[in-house]
Amino acid sequence: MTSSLEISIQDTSKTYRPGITAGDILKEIPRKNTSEIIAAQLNGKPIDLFAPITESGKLDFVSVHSAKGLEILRHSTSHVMAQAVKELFPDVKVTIGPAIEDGFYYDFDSPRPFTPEDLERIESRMKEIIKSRLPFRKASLPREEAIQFFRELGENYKIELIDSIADEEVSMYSQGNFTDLCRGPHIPGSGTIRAFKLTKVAGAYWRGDEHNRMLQRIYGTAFASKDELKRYLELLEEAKKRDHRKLGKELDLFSISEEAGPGMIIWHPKGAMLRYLVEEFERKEHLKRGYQMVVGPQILKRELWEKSGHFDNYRENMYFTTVDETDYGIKPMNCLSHMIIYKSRIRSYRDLPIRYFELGTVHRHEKSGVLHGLLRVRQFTQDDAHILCAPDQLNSEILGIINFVKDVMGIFGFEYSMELSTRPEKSIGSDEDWQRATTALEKALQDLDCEYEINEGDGAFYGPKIDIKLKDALARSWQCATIQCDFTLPERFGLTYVDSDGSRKRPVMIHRVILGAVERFLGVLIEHYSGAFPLWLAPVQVIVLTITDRTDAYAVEIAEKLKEQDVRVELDLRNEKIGFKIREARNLKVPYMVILGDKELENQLVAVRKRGQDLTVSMDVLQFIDSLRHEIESRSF
RNA sequence: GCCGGGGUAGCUCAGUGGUAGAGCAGAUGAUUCGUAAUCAUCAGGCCGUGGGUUCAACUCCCAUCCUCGGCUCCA
Repeated sequence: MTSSLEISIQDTSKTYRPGITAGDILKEIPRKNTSEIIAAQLNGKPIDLFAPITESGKLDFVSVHSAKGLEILRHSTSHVMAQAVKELFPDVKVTIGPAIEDGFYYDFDSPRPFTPEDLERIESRMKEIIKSRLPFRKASLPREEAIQFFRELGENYKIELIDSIADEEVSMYSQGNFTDLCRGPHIPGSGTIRAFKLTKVAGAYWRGDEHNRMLQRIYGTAFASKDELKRYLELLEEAKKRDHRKLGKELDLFSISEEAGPGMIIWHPKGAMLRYLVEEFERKEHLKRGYQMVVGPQILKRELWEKSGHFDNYRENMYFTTVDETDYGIKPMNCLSHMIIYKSRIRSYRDLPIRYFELGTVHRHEKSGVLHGLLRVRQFTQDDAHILCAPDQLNSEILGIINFVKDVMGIFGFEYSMELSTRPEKSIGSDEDWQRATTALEKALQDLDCEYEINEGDGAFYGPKIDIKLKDALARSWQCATIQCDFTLPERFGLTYVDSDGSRKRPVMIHRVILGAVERFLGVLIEHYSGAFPLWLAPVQVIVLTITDRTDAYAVEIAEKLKEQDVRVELDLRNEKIGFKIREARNLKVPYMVILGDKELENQLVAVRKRGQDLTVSMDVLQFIDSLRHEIESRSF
């Protein structure tokens, strides 16, 4: 160790004796809000306030209000939770407990599952630990000693974790009588935790592998202040009101019937209209971009699925049936008939690229525990296309698709994230082809300056893919668009084209969807708009409300005029007060109300009330129709 | 599929080993009313399904289906 340390804070540099801690240095500095400082960073590396500094460098302090600070606070709260659990349930074994987005969790191997009542007990115990202001302490141990330590405690998961760490020394953190293997850093003491809450219990496999033992995971969250925690919990409540399953019922869009079967969506008139509108939009956008519409059968012979590789690689997700002693597979993907269309005649290089588009309905046997409203179903319709092109067209085709995705997401106002998924273990095709395809996808992402993450081993069995993910109301992300390269299917199906020199060449295939599954997309869309759809997508665009039955005839006349102009209009002639009708129309989130009373009848006008505004504007019906048309065309929200 | 919660009227939810409740929605009648709920009356339930325990089960036990939150998997 050096005899002195050179530490710079902001622009000033100072010499310290070794063994000094960031906490000691903090005390010397006159500054406000030192109580907000919960950790530090030395040369950008997070460190504890209480652990001795071992090297010279640039020191920054981490506030609990920063993202990094919050992460440390949450991680430390998970340790306090583990301590509480160990105290209450001594036979529980601890595993891991990281901070995650919006909170933390800790996984325990418990002889019996935790109940919601246990959660309350754990919370109370945590509060006591926080009140007793236990300091966090750090120690570095040679790995053998650490293993010995955990062996004596019977904490075999910790031993397994140490085994996977290469370092000669491992760090341990303690507060009170609880010691955990941990990289740190941590808050100075349990007293620093001001606001936390345990939110849910769930099963989780050890190391995320379903072949391993199922552990008990407790989720929680912590914030710098009680107010922030309260605000977060309120936000969660608000988000739950946007849940598409709740809105689907309230707005009468769709249902899922136990009688009909799980994971099967039944679209009611308003939901079916919404769906129709999105599909019509899709068809037009595809035709604009040089796609051709095709339609294939719902079931295809089993031999064809064997040929494509689906039978070997995707069988567990497929449904099968037998017709006249011949086995058929219900399609889980749309590619096969598209291949057959391509093969139906000889193709020239002049024909390429060929882009087949199908709103294809597929069935997949999804495990029962994963079904989730519209977002995870067993029957769904993809806005699917297969592009067959020459190898040198691959890049421009991928660029075209990414731009297509960008355009469409822009129209709906979605923010999205992109991922590049590489070769999984269970897959077909040569390494060279996988490499070529992965490179092509990555190059396109880079050409368009897209931000993306790499998802190692998460590709389809036939090729790598770019996935575009959208978030639901509760910030869970769902894969929607995907772009997948495939060299295998053209090979398996013997697809060729005649090149300019007269030789037969193998085309490359791209599988791609823009919305993904229409069901899933609509689920996310409902949450995105909280059910208040922009005019062009609203199943009911205008509702005509009468004040007394003296205006019934006039209301019918106005509704007819709107209908003639393709406005989706409903009429409310019920014998109810206008306040009641307005309340109901509001709750149904209809974009426009037209309110008709004696005044409107007399002046031959309509009183228009726009969603979200509490005032009505009187105008001529033609003027109203004109403004509607304008808003629909602009697809504005 | 796995772990844990939950299934009571169309919806949202109370309830209890001893004849099943509310609000909203629905039907009927009254009210003709100007921007977020008019009043009254009526009707509505195999308490998810199948077994078991009990004199008696919506309630306790077992199984099963569906659903919710996670995990794994996925568009």
